[in-house]
Amino acid sequence: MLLDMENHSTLLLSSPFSANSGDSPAACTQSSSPMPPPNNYGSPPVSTDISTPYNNTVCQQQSMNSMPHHHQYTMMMSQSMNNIDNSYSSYLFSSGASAISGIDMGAGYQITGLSTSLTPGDLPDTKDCIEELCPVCGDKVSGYHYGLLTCESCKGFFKRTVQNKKVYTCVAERSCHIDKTQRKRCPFCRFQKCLEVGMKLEGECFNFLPDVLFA
DNA sequence: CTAGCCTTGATC
DNA sequence: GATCAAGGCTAG
Repeated sequence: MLLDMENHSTLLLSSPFSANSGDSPAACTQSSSPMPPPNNYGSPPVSTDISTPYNNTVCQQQSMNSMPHHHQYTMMMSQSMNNIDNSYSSYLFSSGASAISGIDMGAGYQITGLSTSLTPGDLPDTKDCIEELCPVCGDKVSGYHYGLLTCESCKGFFKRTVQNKKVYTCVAERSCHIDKTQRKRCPFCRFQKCLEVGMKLEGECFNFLPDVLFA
């Protein structure tokens, strides 16, 4: 967690996106490592054990996350939404308190996908638990994308948003429920959720977003 | 614009 | 060569 904060502060120093509009996200990779280091967002075991099958990996992730259940998730969701509205830029651009809140909420989301099938006492041992659900929309995951297991559509959505620097607005309260059937309805909230669950480009180089995305 | 499939490049 | 993830392409 704290380590991540440091990463964020590091990010602040390099802003490839805003600096070079033509740059591709890939150009943002941090120095030498092709993948960002594991973090508290529930990121994949990166380089440590790539051979691990997705299913197992998911289980491990979930197990690691001391089982936050649906209620917690929901609470954090509404909280984080407010945070994002008011201090998202701080989340990305500072290493201060706002960043901490951002990280905390990220950690709380990693188990999102399970929320649909898990109960507080029911844990990730069973195959059901893992269902390979996208933490953003609950659809079936297609693999690791931008740091975590997501579905193909959210992968593409995140890619388009970041690469094209899309600007979305929420017509509601910026707290729209995102699931497989409603994910198209509010791209703003969908992207919020993508960020909250921990999706990030290599090197987390999308710090241009606060200026553009949440105007 | 979305989402699924395909290609490409990196890594092991 | 196999696997994985990012990005490209394109039908709907």
